[in-house]
Amino acid sequence: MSTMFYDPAGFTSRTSLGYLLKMAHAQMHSCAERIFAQHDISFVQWIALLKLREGQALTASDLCRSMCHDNGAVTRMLDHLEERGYVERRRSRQDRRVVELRLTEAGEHKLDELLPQVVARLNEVLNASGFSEAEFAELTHLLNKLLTGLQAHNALPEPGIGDST
Amino acid sequence: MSTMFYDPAGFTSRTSLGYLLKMAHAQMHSCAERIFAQHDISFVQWIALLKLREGQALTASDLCRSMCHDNGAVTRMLDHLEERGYVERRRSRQDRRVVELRLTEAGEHKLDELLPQVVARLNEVLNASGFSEAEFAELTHLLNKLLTGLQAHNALPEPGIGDST
DNA sequence: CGGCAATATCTGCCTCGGCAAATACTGCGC
DNA sequence: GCGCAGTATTTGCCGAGGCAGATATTGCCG
Repeated sequence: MSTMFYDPAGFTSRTSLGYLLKMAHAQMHSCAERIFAQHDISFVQWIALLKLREGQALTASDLCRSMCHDNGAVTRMLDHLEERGYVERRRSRQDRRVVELRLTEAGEHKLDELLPQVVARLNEVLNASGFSEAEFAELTHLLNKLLTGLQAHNALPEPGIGDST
Repeated sequence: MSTMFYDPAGFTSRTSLGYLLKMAHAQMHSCAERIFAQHDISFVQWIALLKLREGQALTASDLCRSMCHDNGAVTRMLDHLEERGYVERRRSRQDRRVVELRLTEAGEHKLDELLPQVVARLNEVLNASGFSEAEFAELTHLLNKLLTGLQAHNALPEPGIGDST
């Protein structure tokens, strides 16, 4: 039923998914930040703009959820983006608790300005890493699969402790 | 020669490797931290102990490199681990700049105490995500491949800007 | 309407990582 | 030995995220 992917005896850091993800993320992040060093927003903030345009997030909490980001951090990020004039906040009329977010012209522009650079950088890295299209597709697929499983797993209140019912 | 993995036109956050890695890492991290919440060290610190025992890191700079971690952060992490009595620092006699790190008995014990829990949690998540052994092996392989490429890419001084020579 | 749980957002506090400067030491050339 | 470039480590500073509490608002129930 359940597969033993890892065994305590032969467990090494270099083969551990947690470690690999941490490293890959760190390297990818610093790789991406190189592009954004010359701009007034960060990679994460750019992703937020992208999410807004994609319509995946209309409010701050949407952004929190779809980006695995903290509430407070999102508030401050939006402050930043609003100062720069890339997004607008407007209290909803229907529900005055929520703040509707909207990408401004400048935000759209910033997004489009950076899009080709990000894409180029990603392609560059994948080529340099010697990926084939099939491998790339497979990696994307598997990461999505893992992500879905992780999200489900983390949604459980106290996994593997007192849930023997 | 170079493959176009991404195209500016059809680029979405949910298919972007940067985004996927960020999300997967965040979820994996919070998943792992659940185990460590009841202990006096964090997941990252545990990895450091593991690296020490594996012999992959004998000094602080070794740890920095092999964990993609900041110099200062490692110093403070070692302060923490030393306070807890899990590692010992000793100035090298050969080169008095370097600090030799050594896992203490307590450190070994802590490592062994947590190892099965970490392994179990990883297996749990992978099973819940519906991974086959082959898929798991493939994911590990592809992540390693990407990581190697990223490290090489990031080692370059100013990639893709002024290096037309 | 008034109480009350739930939700959205914001704020303050804390920790941690990234960065740069400072310190200590080595090895090399003079 | 002395100066100097290079390396290992430490420290201070800053920005960002996690977490808990505060505030504002809604919807529900009586």
